[in-house]
Amino acid sequence: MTVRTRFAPSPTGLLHIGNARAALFNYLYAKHYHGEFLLRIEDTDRERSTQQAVDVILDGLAWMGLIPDKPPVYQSTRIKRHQEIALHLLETGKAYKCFCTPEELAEMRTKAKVEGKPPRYNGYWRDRDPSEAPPNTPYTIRIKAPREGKTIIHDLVQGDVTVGNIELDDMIILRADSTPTYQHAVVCDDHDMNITHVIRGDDHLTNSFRQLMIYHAMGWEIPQFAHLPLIHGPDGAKLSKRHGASSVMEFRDEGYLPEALCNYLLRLGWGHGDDEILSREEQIKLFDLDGVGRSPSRMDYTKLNHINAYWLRQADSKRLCKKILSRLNKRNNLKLDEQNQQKILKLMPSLKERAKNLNELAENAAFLCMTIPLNFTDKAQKLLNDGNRILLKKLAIELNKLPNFTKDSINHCLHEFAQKEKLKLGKVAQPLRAAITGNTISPGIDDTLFALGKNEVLARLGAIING
RNA sequence: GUCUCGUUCGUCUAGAGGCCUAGGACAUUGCCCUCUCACGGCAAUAACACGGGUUCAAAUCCCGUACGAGACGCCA
Repeated sequence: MTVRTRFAPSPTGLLHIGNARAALFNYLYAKHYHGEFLLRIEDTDRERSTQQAVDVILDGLAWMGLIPDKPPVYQSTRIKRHQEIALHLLETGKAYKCFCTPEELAEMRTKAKVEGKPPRYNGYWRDRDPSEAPPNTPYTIRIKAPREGKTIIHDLVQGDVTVGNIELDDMIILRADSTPTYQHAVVCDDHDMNITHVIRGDDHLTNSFRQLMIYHAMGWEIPQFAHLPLIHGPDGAKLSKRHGASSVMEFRDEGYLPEALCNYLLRLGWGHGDDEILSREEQIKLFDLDGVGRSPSRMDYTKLNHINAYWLRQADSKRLCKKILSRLNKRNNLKLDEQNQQKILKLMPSLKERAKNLNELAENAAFLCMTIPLNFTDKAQKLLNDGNRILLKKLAIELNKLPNFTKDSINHCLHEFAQKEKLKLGKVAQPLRAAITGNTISPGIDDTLFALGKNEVLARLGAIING
């Protein structure tokens, strides 16, 4: 049997991090078993479901590298099928018409709550003849829930979960306007799509018991369920805006790499021995549901940063240059011509060792593209005192003499100069760094000089010496 | 309120009755490396929620308690 999983988000205009993780787990599980990963857009709420909102999901999944194996199924296109099944259930006596008004139902719930009972539908129309209803009264179709016994779900993550059938009520499968409810549509679609494993958030666990009623009524084969624990904010409360980024696009904009986000999300709530850093190939090879924990986990932005920094170091330099260019473009007073882009590429191996995200990377690379006069940080300004300016003037002469402006020759020159001046290298390197980067922090001084190039270094020094 | 689930360092986790003096990672602190900042290396701090059982032996099995979470819509 081919394993077939699905990710079934509703297009709300946002791809939440919890949903993204569900998508990841579905994808990895399918790939691990050489199965198929499918996408279904649950767009039955036509008002919220704009193409724009759908694109957010599609773009987000593509960014994370979670490409479905088939074109997405749009739930809204399947309403006729949902209705057909609901009607079939009605005809076979597994469902019935309910003429209660929303007001009556609300009253029913409040009453039950006051009595300390679970707020449920009391089955008023279950055994009543529809002729008892006033003519032309709108009605919903409800499925007949079992009234005795219990239902067990063998959840691949949560284990066996048992609920007494008395807890279930006759839920609505077709609304008064004859559109299907979520519970109904999900079951029909999962069945028709031949889904073998339903992997989703733990918030759906109790839904599963209700959905099971439809499977039973239709005599359909029941898929395997796996309910993933939820992601909370760092304080243990539900993850929200106040905690920081919570949607995939936000993480992208804040400069996280997709492989880092995926790596982090995978390790959040899943473990395989002491493994921490995993490539997509390793993830597919190692992932299985028995490694998923049962308790909710907290979002740890610091650890995400660490993992992002790791993948940044591993990333291809050209790719990173491309990614920071758009960020650099948003800044003023930068010259981003071909020549300066080459400088960034030259320094990228050192640059990427020092950044936690793409925004920092762009920030750290910016000095390469600045025009004279540079902007100086306070600390840099302090270093450029009169004494150091004289020192730099002497150093400029030495640097100018270098026939080949290579990393080695620069390094050699600086050491020699420091020795001659009876100074530690740091006493030379720091003022130099300040003069040519405007900052006290940068990659190694030899790398930095080499990337900037002889002409630019001397020009920047000149501006200091004569300024 | 009712039902369901969960609880190992601050956080993510390893742990399937003796390998546990509870391991790893992030964070924190110290040291080393060093031209700055990082990276890297070494070290330190730090946890089995609580109470009862079962057993020669419990983080691991059972039962309670506490705390936390989720679900209870003609939303998805």
